[in-house]
Amino acid sequence: MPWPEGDKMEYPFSKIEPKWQKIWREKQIFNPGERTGRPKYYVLAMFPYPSGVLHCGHASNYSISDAIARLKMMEGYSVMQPMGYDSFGMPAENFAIQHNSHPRITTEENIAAMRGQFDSMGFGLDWDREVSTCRPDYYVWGQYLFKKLYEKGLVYRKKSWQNWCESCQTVLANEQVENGLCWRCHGEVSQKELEQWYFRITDYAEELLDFSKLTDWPERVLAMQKNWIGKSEGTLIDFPLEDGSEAISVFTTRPDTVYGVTFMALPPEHPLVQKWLAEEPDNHALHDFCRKVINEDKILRGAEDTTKEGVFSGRYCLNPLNGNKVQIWITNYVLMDYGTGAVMAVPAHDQRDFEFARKYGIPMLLVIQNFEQNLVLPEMAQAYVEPGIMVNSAPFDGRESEAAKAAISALIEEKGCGRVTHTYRLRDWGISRQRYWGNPIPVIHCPRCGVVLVPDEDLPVRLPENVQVGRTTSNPLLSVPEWYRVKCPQCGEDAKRETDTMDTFVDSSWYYARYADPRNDQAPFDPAKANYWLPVDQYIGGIEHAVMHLLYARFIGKFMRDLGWCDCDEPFARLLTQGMVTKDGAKMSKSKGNVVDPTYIIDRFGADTLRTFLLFASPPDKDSEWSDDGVMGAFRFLNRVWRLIESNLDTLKRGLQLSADLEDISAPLRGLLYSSHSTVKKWLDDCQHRRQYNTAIAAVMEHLNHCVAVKDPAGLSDADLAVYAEACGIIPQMLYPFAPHIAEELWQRLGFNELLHESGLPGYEEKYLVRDLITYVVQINGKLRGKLEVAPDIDPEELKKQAMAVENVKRSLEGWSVKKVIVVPGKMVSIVAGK
RNA sequence: GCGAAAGUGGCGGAAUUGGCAGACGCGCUGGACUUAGGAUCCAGUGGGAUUAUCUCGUAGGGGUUCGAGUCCCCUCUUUCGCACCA
Repeated sequence: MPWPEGDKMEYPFSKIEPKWQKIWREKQIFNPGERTGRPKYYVLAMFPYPSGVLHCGHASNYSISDAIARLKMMEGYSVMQPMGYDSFGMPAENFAIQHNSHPRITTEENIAAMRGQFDSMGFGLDWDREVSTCRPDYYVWGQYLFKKLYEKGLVYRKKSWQNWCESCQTVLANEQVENGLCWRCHGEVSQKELEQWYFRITDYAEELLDFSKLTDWPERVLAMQKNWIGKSEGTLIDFPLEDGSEAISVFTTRPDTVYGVTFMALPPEHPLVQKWLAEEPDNHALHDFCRKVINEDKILRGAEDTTKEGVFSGRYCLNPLNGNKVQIWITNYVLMDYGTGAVMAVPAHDQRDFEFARKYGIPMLLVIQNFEQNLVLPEMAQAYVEPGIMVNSAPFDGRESEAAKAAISALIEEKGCGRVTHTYRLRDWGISRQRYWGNPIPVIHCPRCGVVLVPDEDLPVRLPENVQVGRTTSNPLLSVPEWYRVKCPQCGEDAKRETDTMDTFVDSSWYYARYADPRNDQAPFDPAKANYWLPVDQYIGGIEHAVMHLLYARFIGKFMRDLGWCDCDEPFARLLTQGMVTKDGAKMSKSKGNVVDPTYIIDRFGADTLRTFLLFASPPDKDSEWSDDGVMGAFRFLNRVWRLIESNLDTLKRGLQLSADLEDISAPLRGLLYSSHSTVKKWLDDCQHRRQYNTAIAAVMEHLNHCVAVKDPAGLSDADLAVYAEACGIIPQMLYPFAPHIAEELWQRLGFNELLHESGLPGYEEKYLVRDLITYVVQINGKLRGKLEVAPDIDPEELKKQAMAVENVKRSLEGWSVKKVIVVPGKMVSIVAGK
């Protein structure tokens, strides 16, 4: 046990923390309505998966959001800070399997346990708005949203190649395949063509690239999203097959190299290749190669060091600009799901094509000569990818390649064999999951009518309860025929329910809006309420969600706007990506055995200590290192605050009734007056503008040190006591966002009747920031040589004179001649001297 | 490989607009009080030296400037993201 048992000298955190949590709850200070006559402020930290245990990451994350929420309350805002649970998903299913229970039961137990832990941290959460994604009153609207997306043409089914684990009978995401084996059962992973449901997020790609309203998002996140969407400008070109039956469409960013195309590269998955395979059952070379490549782990195949391989298809297509015959190769280095899934290969000017052509002896053609005019194909060790002068390109010879791009594209458009376009790296969002613990896709498959949406009056499609999780290797829903056997809502014939459930990212892509109206059973939310609360003014969460969740939520947000459900273009006006809490330099994890249990810290030192430590350890967006000694430091600090006020209560209460004229204040207390006002100024700047709570807390600590330095407060004059009482009184106010319980208790003991969030922000007056004397530093040639104290309004010439007269300066200047003297007002005198 | 961010005492971190580097906290050293310390209080705490002062010092090297942790160039290291994207 790292800490000894309690001590009589400690402040009674275990009494005051529950006391204030109860008072806040009873007074409903965290339950704002929509019409309060005050401006709204919506603070949201990403909702957690309900593991049942609060960990340091949660404690840190929600300490930040609560600090912001309470600050905004002090500022007079009507603040909403809701909480809920991202409770669907595989972890919940696995947790239930481990505990030999049902995910609904374990999830509800975990939620109850976590709620108690959140409350013991003293977070100002509006529990009236609690949502949990696995409850039917929430997921019904996810199904409704699915239907709306479907009706607007933004949902489709597509067959595509997926990582498939035979023994688990499920699709695996790319990151769930390790060295070609299933991460869970270590069985072989093959590629299987499966029908899956997709959301057409790419329809919104262009708008998602518009970051103009995200001015308060970290640059890093915007860069990652931009990178992820990956817009690329280029030209679409059709290469007709030799027999004229159809054409291969390619996307290229280098139309200037089109005369240099010597072969066409297709992946085995390409529809044309699949057609040829069917037509030529005896072409073993082709069949073997395609089977081999398709079954390769996608990640392995995509790795840069994978050798390029291919087979010649025996077929040709024609270059639409010069009619050249172009070999068609089936290769392993072209991606089916980027661009058109086909590449016009220009070996002289693309490194990948270059390597492939050299390996298989495919001809090359130089069409861009460098400006030195010294490129000779047989001598080239790599492709020439830079701009240059066009050659071997009929009408464009002699032109600069960059400039010719547009002209070539225009010619292609004129000939009707292509067009200028763009493509995205972003893929449509595959939302199908073959798992039980997720939101059922509200669809019925009818042999006659095809895909039929479940009618609104039959929503929600409820998850069946009588499912033995973990008993079957495949989707447990497939083992519940009484659930999936249904009549078609259209024709009444026997039909089958969709057994795929939705990706849990669907659930979390709109929850922020549900919080605005969480008990609505007629609609996802009332547009008026959504428009009142949205956008989220401050969103807080981990950087790991930079692309996935934050992109999905932006997409669904825009879709809900287009439906007229709300007016808001961007759901999250301001984003803070908080850092991780590490221990011994690594992320806390059970396997590393470096997990710290926050509930132990709360029991032993109180939530205020934990919160203060977490916020003081580092700026909110940086990782912070856990330190047992650091926790002790925070605890000591709060104890010092407690003692300062508690041991002088009567004196301070008397002092708070007094006021002081400046001229009656003694010199040491004038210093304290300055500390009060300059600290409040810095605290406000750190809290409101810089959002750097570690330095705000440091400023309070520094000010506390000044207060503690005043001995025998009871013996002070009335004027001095007034200053002293003010100096002590602002400490609870400045502590409130970070350590609200102790702040509230001391505030009450000082005789204030209102709660701290009603007290308003502490203020400062500029007139008390004016000092009688200010310190000037004297430098000679950039080196510190002396200091002097002078009146702030000193004449610069007089200042220079006095600076030269400083003993040490005078000595240092002996034998030197002064060349120049620079005065930086309020700061320093810089003397330039030479021999 | 490409892109981004970062590198400051024994440690976490400050230094906001180019102006006293190391605020604040931890740890450590010495002292006071004490039956005791894991409490509290006082003093000290970047390195070096010839210590009332001088000197070196913000990953390393160069530059701009009266003055650089901060701006510019090069190098190294770390972290993160992307990675055959046609």
